[in-house]
Amino acid sequence: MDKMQTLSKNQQIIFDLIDKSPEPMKAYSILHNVQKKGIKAPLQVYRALDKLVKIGKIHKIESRNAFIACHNSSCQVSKATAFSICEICEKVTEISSASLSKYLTNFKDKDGMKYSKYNLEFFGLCKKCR
Amino acid sequence: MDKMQTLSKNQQIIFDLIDKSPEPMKAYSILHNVQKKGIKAPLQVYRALDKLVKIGKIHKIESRNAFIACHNSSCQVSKATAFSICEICEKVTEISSASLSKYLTNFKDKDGMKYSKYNLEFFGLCKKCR
DNA sequence: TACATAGTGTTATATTATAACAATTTAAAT
DNA sequence: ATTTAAATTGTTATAATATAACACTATGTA
Repeated sequence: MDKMQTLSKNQQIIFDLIDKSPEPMKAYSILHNVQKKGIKAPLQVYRALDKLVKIGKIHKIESRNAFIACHNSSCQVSKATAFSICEICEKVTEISSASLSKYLTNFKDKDGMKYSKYNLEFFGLCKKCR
Repeated sequence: MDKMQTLSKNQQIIFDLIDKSPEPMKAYSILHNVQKKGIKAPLQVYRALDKLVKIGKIHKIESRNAFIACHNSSCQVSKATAFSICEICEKVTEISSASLSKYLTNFKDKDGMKYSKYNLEFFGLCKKCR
């Protein structure tokens, strides 16, 4: 069930970069960092990002247009994500709370609509910035 | 406490447009629609949008780069927002669930961090599209 | 009145993201 | 092994989203 996904060359280069980064990376910053490895065009970056997001290896922080590696072994696929974002230093942390994900996965709105995916972004001040 | 905010001319024009729209509006679509009213430049739109978001009259749907009017009388300020988004027709609805907002407002992560704001986007299929 | 704050108008530019096309690689199925 | 489909790549051009910088005007309030 833990179907290991083999990454293509560009995907691997870009994943490695994001994975090593202590903070979310933006697409054009990624581009600058991989130009020495032969990835020259924005589209090459965006295509790899799309795929990596699709298979859950990275997540997009929508409010920041930036990408971080998934460190939550339980999300093979990126369908239930939660992050905390510090409004001063911009540090982003993926939240893995079983109770939170359970609550949101089971959430039904008043029409009884259930959702297949969600993305939650919390904002506040991190320990260091408080 | 319900301090009525007076909108400036541009803010009012742009709010009225978004408020009448049945769907979230994008910045440049707003721009096209208000050019006849004398708003000619993107920056004029973005400045009004920023302010309207800040005072909670509209919300930004981050995953769509689009804006909708707030129809939730309890959010004077845009600090706790939740939306459902149909992945087919792109219909967006603001969720106002007391239990959801209570749960999220009180949520503490494992470091005990509390958050001052959050934004939640649910994805799925709406009634019509199912 | 004077002062600070918020808003406006404008030009230019930065940032983020996709379209369209041709070629190549990979995986799988015969 | 050969064919075929799907995924990936490389490339140029361009679309879509958003902000910087500057000068000026309106508004609220002390």
